[in-house]
Amino acid sequence: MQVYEELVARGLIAQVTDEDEIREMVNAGKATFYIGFDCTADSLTAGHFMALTLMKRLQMAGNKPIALIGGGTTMIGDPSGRTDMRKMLTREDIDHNAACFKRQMERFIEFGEGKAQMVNNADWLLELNYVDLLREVGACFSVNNMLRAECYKQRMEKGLSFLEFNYMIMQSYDFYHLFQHYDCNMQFGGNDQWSNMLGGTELIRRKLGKDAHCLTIQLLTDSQGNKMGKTAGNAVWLDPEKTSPYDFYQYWRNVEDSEVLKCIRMLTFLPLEQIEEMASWEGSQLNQAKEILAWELTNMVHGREEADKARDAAKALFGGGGDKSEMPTTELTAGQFTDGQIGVMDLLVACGLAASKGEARRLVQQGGVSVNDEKVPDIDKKFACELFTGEGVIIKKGKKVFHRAVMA
RNA sequence: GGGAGCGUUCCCGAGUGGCCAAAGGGGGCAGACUGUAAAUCUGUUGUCGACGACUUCGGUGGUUCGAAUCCACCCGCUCCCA
Repeated sequence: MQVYEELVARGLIAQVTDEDEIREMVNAGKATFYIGFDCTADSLTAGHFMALTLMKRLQMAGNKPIALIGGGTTMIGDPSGRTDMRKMLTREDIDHNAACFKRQMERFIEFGEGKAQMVNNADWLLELNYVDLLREVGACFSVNNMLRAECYKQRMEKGLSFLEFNYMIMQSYDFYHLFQHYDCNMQFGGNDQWSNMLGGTELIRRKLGKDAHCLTIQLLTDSQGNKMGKTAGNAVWLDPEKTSPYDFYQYWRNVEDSEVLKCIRMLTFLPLEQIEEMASWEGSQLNQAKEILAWELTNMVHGREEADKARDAAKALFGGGGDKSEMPTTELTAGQFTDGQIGVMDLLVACGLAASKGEARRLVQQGGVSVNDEKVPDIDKKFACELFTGEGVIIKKGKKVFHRAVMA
């Protein structure tokens, strides 16, 4: 099976400009394509990860990837699919984020001579002169068409600033620039980028009279249609400091039944034949598939060792036993004890398991807290500091959150 | 530039002088049920030395015994006209 067919079989492709053309080029390993990443935070997320896997799949088939870091476009902020304007980031933040992105990508994609390339659109966008730009490309954009673009739909009611309206032009300019200077004739990206991407092909056609292509990948959504890769509004990060390998593993270990196979197909590199065997699994047997999914992804992002540790820790915690070493841990200092004791509520807050004492109180009163496997009966419960020496104590919040506290 | 509106807690959205820490929904968290799933049901969801106190309704001042609610100015946004 060739790459393009595989992408289709994995359910990755959402929209394409010219299927035959793209299939031919990609299968022949002759495409030079780019994917843009706006650096709005200091770590990549699970969503970016999917784009990176796409890059890798195509690279393995001989195509040449360009990872574009959006140091310039981030200065504008993509309004696609958003209901409000993004927070404006400073130049320093953006540069910092770009550096973080770069580091994470290098772990995953091979860059260098004859391999993948990394570029930053700050290098050309920030140099642009307003009037020159307007004359050069402004004439090629129809405001009427732009306003009809799907990506602005949500903003037509709530308001769209001129700053954000220009995002499409910047992204289009990127493609135009890469087409001319890097021989890049394809752009890939998330399906929410479709209109922005078409802006680029349109610009290239008008300015240069040449064809360029776009391909978008299906966004990963759950059964409710919500974007996956977020927990309670927070992203699942690739940076182990922001989302620990254990939490990362747990996120995928906990996907809904209905989504496991889809996730395995779209995100892992397991051969399709092997995945199809899992398709017949049902009920609790799907838990095995979830473990495979979680392990595979953790392995790719954090390495085999971390993946094994996360898997073992999860098994120990949920199956009894007790490998305490891989749990998130908080070190307590003597100052946090009074008369050699610490109250449950203070303990929970100190470990970050509750945001406030009020929340800690509720948690205990609702029977959601156990310490060393014993349910904490009331909010006045105190623990002596001797308990925290050596291995420390294991605090369990709810059913799935484990935390260890030790004396520093 | 002229006119009409709007800004409430994590989000949406009620509230238009005291009964308001503020209805309802969503989301979150916890409990029951389970397979670390989904669905369902229940409780809970500003902070704290907690039958009380403190902080919050775009911002700053003001009126009042008392303001999310009234007034002034400011900031932001939407719509109509130019």
